[in-house]
Amino acid sequence: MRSPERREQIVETTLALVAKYGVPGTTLTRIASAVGVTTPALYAHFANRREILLEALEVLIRRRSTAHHLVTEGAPLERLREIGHRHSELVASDDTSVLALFEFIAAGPEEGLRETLGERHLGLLDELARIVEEGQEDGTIIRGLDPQQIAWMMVSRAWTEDIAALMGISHAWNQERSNQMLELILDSIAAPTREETPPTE
Amino acid sequence: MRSPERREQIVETTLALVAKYGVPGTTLTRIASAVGVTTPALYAHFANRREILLEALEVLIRRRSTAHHLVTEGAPLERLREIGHRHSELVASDDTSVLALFEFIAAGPEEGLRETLGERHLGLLDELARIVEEGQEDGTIIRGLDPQQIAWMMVSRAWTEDIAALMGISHAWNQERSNQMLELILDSIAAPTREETPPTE
Amino acid sequence: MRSPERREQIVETTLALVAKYGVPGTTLTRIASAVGVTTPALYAHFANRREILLEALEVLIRRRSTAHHLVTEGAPLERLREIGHRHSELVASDDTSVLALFEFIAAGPEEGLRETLGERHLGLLDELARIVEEGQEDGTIIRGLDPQQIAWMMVSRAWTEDIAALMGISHAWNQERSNQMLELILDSIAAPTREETPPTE
Amino acid sequence: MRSPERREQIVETTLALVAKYGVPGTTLTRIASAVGVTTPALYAHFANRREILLEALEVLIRRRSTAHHLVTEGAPLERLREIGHRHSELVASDDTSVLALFEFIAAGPEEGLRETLGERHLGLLDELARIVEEGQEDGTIIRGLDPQQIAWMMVSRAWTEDIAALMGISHAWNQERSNQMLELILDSIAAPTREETPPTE
DNA sequence: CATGAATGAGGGTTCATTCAT
DNA sequence: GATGAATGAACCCTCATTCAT
Repeated sequence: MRSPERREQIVETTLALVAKYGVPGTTLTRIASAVGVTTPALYAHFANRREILLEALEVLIRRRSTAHHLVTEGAPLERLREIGHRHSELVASDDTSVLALFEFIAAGPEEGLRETLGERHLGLLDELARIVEEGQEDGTIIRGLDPQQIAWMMVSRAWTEDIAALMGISHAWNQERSNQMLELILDSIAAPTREETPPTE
Repeated sequence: MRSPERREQIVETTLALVAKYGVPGTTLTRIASAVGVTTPALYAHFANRREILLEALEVLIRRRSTAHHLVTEGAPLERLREIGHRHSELVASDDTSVLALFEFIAAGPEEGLRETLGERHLGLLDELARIVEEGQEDGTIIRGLDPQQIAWMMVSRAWTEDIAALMGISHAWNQERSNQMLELILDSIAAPTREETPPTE
Repeated sequence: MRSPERREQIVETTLALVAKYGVPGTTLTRIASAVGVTTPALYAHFANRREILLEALEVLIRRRSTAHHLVTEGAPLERLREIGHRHSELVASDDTSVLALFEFIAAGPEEGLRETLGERHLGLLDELARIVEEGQEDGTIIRGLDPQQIAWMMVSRAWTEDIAALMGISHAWNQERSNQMLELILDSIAAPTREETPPTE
Repeated sequence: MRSPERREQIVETTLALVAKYGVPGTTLTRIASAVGVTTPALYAHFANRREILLEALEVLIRRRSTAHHLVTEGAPLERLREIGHRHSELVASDDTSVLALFEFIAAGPEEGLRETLGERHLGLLDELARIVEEGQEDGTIIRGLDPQQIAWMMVSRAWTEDIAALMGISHAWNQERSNQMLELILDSIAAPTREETPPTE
């Protein structure tokens, strides 16, 4: 197998294993045997275990970022809502890869992945903040609000969803609750429209 | 050293190590050497590593629960605000033990601690929900709202604070931002008072 | 509890454990917890683990020796037969203590019990040989035979029974087969009687 | 070193150690250091300690079975005698591997090797019984006897020889005694020939 | 007579990694 | 690009034993 394909295969396999066993449980032995090669073979494509995990993390971040950019239709407020909904659906579905992103925190400080994860998350926040700014520019979102603040609250909701799933208490923090939180956030930033607040003559 | 003290010492040491190295990095060797005994000595007080971690987790939960109950003054709304503030201060301080609670998710699914953590968290949620209910009973919090929903959002904010600290991006999600989110939540549930909504002439 | 009773209790417990787990599996922890005391308490009655096992072995040998002496009725040949039968019945029964004697070989050379076991077994052989000699003196057993040889064959049969039981193949070497071997041995040593070999006149 | 050779070397070393230290005393550390590798290296060739021991046991059984099949000359009765003699010589020699087979009972019930040993022993018994049957077919062994019974008695004699050696009392159960037992068994099954039993006029 | 606390030695096993092939 | 063989470090855990109390 060609190098690029093999690399991708290794990363994909790693993601699946991370979602299933967590980062500490994603050993080279497991990766290798799932890929169908021997352990040392992995070293032909990556310098060490950490590099594999980092690349997997990168892919995950890129994927979530793409998810943000894929939502292009509608007003900024609508797009934020859509992004929120899609996340909820992913978590609810069997696609564990969403949770995998969160598992990387689970690596523990020793793996040295948290810092990278932090940086990347800031990037994701920026993307959300950018949408908020668009809304402020076209007047659909209240000006004067801090876009970063909004972005953080969106992320906060998403994380809660993830964590609840990881802890196995999704029954208590279900999609409906998550939705309500989303609406609270969006309501608090939506600029008043003519229809909603008729001029008090 | 007598057993009860030793047990406590082991647990306390474990908590410190979990905060520093994460759960996977909290090995028996590290615990023992930090306590100042040999590894097998730990087995005189706990059946195995898992039991030590579980007890540490229990202590952590109990501690946070106590933090809830310690806030007894003021109206329910005020107490929720106070609980929120205290959490922020803890995270901001060097007392890493708050984060330790979160590290237990980091153990990975294989350690079998997540389920326990989930159950205990539901308990913490109930405590917060109870305060909300009190507010609803005395009319300071809007009736008709789901107390669990409010509790979850409070927890959501706290988790975000934790995660940001774990990822080393507390500079971006600082105490001020956290506060703003808290106020958003509390504002949304506060029952309108005479002063706030002057009678429309 | 008084020392002598405690000693006996420890030894009895040890025998039961040896029968169940084998000598290597009979740890001090197991003995102590079965007796209902702590491990160091055993050292108040025995110098070390080896001493406990040795005493247990001694008891076992004494018990088998007693079994030989209990059979006092009938001609020597009959007594040998009876001894053989009783052994078969013991093995067939659930009284695992017979097998325990054999487990001591299982201790491995490192436990240093085999030599003791060997010596004691020579004693048991002598007892059987003595019965043979009696028979030779009163003319019911062929003179000129080596009593030790007969004793060994008796023991050989008994051991085979034990080993088959230990290996879990008693279904193949059952009581009937064991009996047939016993009869072969006894037949070969029985002195011809008048009735059996009538004069060919 | 290549895997097949290494495997064989490990097994051979294990056999020597089992003969010397017994099964419980045959630790991975000992095996590894005797082989000249580190402990984890053994795991490249066997799944775990038990697999090593099982393979060693298998080799031992195969070897004894081969010993049976190597004796092909002479009448069945003669072959049984020869097999018996060879066993005696092996035990008398310094080739401790014969005893190793017996050490596997010594593993104690916990190692889970006894059952395997039992099964394999039944196979060995069948081989001996087969020879007896041949003798019955060509008329040199009394018909009507149960071949399995004879096989068991042959094995019984061999085991006794082994055990005596293990216990260090070979001086009491020496080759001569063992021989006498063998002759007793063979005599009891030999079919009468013309020469031996002259026709009664 | 017994305990509670601790130890040193060693058990089997897994891990990430290296290197010659 | 991949393998097979091996390593060193570390893992959790159990053992028999000691000693102050």
